[in-house]
Amino acid sequence: MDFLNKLNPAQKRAVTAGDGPVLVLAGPGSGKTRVLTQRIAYLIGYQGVRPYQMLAVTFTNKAAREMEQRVQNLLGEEMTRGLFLGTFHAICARILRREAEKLPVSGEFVIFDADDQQSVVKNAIKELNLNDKLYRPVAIHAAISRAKNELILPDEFPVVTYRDETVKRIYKRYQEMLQLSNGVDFDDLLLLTASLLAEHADVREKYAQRFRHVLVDEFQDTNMAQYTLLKYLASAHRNIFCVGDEDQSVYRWRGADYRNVQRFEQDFPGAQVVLLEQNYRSRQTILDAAMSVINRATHRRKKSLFTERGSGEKVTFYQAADDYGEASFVVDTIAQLVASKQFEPGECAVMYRTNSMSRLLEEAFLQARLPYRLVGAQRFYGRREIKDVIAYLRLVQNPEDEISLGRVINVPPRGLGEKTVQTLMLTARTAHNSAGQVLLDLARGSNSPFWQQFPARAALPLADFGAKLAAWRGLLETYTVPELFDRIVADTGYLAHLDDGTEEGKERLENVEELHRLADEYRTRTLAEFLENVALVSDQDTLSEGNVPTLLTMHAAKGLEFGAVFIVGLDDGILPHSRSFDEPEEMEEERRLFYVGITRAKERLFLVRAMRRGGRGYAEETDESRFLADIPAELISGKQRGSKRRSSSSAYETWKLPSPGRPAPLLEQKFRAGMRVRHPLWNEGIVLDSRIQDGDEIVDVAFVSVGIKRLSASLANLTLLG
DNA sequence: CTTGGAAGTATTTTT
DNA sequence: TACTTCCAAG
Repeated sequence: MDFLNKLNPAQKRAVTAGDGPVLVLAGPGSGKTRVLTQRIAYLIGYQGVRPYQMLAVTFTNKAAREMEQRVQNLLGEEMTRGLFLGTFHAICARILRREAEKLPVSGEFVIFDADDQQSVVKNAIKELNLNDKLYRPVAIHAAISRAKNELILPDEFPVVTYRDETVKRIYKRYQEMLQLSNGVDFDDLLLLTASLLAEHADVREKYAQRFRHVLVDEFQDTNMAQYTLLKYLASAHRNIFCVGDEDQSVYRWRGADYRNVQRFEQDFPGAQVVLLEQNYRSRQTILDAAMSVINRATHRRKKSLFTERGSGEKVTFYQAADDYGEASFVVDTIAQLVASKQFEPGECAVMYRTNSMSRLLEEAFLQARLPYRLVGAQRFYGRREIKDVIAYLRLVQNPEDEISLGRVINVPPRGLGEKTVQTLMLTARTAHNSAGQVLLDLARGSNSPFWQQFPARAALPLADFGAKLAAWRGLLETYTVPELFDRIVADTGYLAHLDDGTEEGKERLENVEELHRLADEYRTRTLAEFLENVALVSDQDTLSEGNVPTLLTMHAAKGLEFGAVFIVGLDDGILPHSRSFDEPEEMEEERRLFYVGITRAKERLFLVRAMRRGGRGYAEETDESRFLADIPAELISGKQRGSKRRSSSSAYETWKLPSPGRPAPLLEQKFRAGMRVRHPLWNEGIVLDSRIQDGDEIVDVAFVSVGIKRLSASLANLTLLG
């Protein structure tokens, strides 16, 4: 175990810190994961701490997996068995299932994701006879979620206006409905665990005693609930080791509060603070650009990042005529970087502010016939067909789940419309029972006391569906997850329902197949385990490897690094997003997000924007992101900056030239077919074709050394021969 | 009850 | 533009 030798002094101080609270402020690329994993290894290997006496929390499953892997690499699987390592949500779910008898729900509770939460809010609004135009489900959900993250229960919901009063009522009803469905939402996982530890001294003591060491990753992203939780868990031993970076706090909208970093030193007096400032990732130029952006932020402890990796190349700024040009610039440049062997495809990443921006990029990649990997976006688990099948499985596991019931009761259509569902719910309420139980009882046909409540036309399919559900539940003990999966799909004719002959239908079928493969992995485990995994694992985590460029949001990019990074959409209103304009705190967060994006780059950074961008149907003129002005000109190369093409394009022209048509040439063509040229890397070649495209000249050249290449004149540095 | 088309509306980031 | 919701006809 000689791993300690490879650390720099600051890292070593953090890893080998004695007992007591420790706060590690880790700049980007400073080896934060390394410190965290080696700390675990150090405690086990040198301090004799048992793995099961340690709790390590992360925010994403990916981070958790990576950490687990790296600890195992250091110590071997044997030595790490029993380590409590996972995301906040997963760990809370584990604790809650174990302590279920102290909760308002049973140990079989299902976990409601954001979509489910939305449905519950909708139903609650409907049940309370409120106008959903006035009380938008999204907004109400956000308010409830915010309250929960701040540990505010319905009864304590602060009321100032009449609207607050109504939101409070919805929140209350929402919570009742969750309980009725034996469900727990994402926020409840944290909230319920925190209140469990607050209210039951014995439980708190049990866990606080058990975890002699608590380690936290991405500490700046904790919200009130998570922070409180940590305080409870560390209350006995006070051995809490937090790693974070205020400058990379980008989850404010989810309740994260970077001020927890500052609070930590107050709440844990005498905490050791270690600053990690040496960067092992980026070239100095990139770091300088990053610092010029982040140094404008207020409320932060100033750090000076440095690297020993040399200055590297300047940052490239490119201003495309429109968003199509932006996308093709990215694709062309990546093709060139790869062709010139500067980077592997997999070392390149394209980052954007919003998922919707991936579309044009995808099209450009597709058109160029280049493979790519898209992270996030249309979430696998968010797809209709996936949610349907999972709803069936959830219903089998927990018939009380009214959200899932409502989802699949008429999918595929079996003649059970809105009216029938209403009656079913009402019948259930009057009988002080859940809709699921009523449905199961209806399987007895006319023997059921509920039978007369429904007209024959509805009662029959209800009884049929109830019988099916009862049958599936009967199989729960003997069938494996994939077997049950098959049975449900067969009994409902779900596949035939999806297969409508269209391309889309085929895709949906494939998705169901994919889900089946996942279910297959749970052959030896329970349905409950499968469902929990499905609820808590997002597809941000499903990494399909392959040496291809990655497309992802800057949020999703946090914690990752790439040789060459393209940040697109550097327009005002997109990178600071227009929704943040009037909130200084949110503007700061936009700035931090940009900082996160920049600091992902190891070697090359490309900042890209479009002067016109397709808004609603027609293109709109854009302004340069205000953050760009913060980067000193001497760090930037490529295009002239700040020169917005004010003149020409009148509204009329913009209208006449919808984006797909290539924009008018801005420069003169320098190369023609037949010319002989020299390239710094590939030497001599002959121009085959050249054209102006998106404010640059695109040249196809046949080189003696490497064959035909497509180049952009502004980047390739071609010289004319003869 | 279902289906299809029209009209209206909303656009961040995710465990 | 893309998605949802509303409405009328089958």
